[in-house]
Amino acid sequence: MPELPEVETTRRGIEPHILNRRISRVTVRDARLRWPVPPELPLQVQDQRILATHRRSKYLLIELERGMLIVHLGMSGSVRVLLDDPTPGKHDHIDLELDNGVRLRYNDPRRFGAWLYTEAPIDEHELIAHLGPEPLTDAFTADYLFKKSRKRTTRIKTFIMDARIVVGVGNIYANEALFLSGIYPHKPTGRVTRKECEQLVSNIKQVLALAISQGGTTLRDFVGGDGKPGYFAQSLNVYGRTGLPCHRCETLVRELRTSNRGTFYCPQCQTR
DNA sequence: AACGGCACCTGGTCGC
DNA sequence: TGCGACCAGGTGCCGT
Repeated sequence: MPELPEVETTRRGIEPHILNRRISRVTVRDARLRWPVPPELPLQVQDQRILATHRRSKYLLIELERGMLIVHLGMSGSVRVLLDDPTPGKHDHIDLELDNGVRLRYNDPRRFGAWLYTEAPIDEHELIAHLGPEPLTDAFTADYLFKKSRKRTTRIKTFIMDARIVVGVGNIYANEALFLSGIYPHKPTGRVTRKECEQLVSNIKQVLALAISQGGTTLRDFVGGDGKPGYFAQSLNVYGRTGLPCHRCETLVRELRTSNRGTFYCPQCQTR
């Protein structure tokens, strides 16, 4: 569910409720996430004040006085702000209780997410250190993408979803950015022109920014920190629209497989 | 090194 | 209604 816009939506949703609060207790009901939640994590973060929230790639970072909580939502995770304490559901694996009575509740049916804590500089953390630039910053330019793409043979869709190249472009937004750019998703990366890189970079930025402004994409069950769904789904041009008419030319949207993931494109609009 | 494919896990949907 | 097959927003790791 969560790509960059969904993580950013979550961060913005929870921040006002948790900033400058002290963590009074952490409850881990099920530690079996992608990596086991470290058994020492609850006591390490307990009594620490929350100084800020950040997002790097699809990681939600909660800055504490002495270290950083690293939260990843995986494919099916969500974090919600609760003002009371309803009975935890089946997949409510972690609660962060704050000194103002607010509670952050982490739900993740598939358990592909992660909760980790580090006191080392965050940029040196193994999960963060090798990441490419943020797509919404000036570090991500057409020039950068063009240079990186030379002599690469992989498909362009795979390339822009590679977090070492640029972070935060997941399956939905990769499909959408390629549509907007008129590029065939299986085009070999090395044959993408400079002009096409300009289009691609511009459209990746646009589609992510628009999705953030709409509160992310809710396909099944995504909700932001405030429990509200995202509205970007209605802006989707190709993702999940196999057999439906292209919004631009009416040609029926087709589906490919790209290493076992759905790839959606318009055969008329994406011929480059 | 770069590439493609698979696995991790649960739940929803679809066809029979 | 029940059952099995298949699919899903991410990403680390494996073999080639």
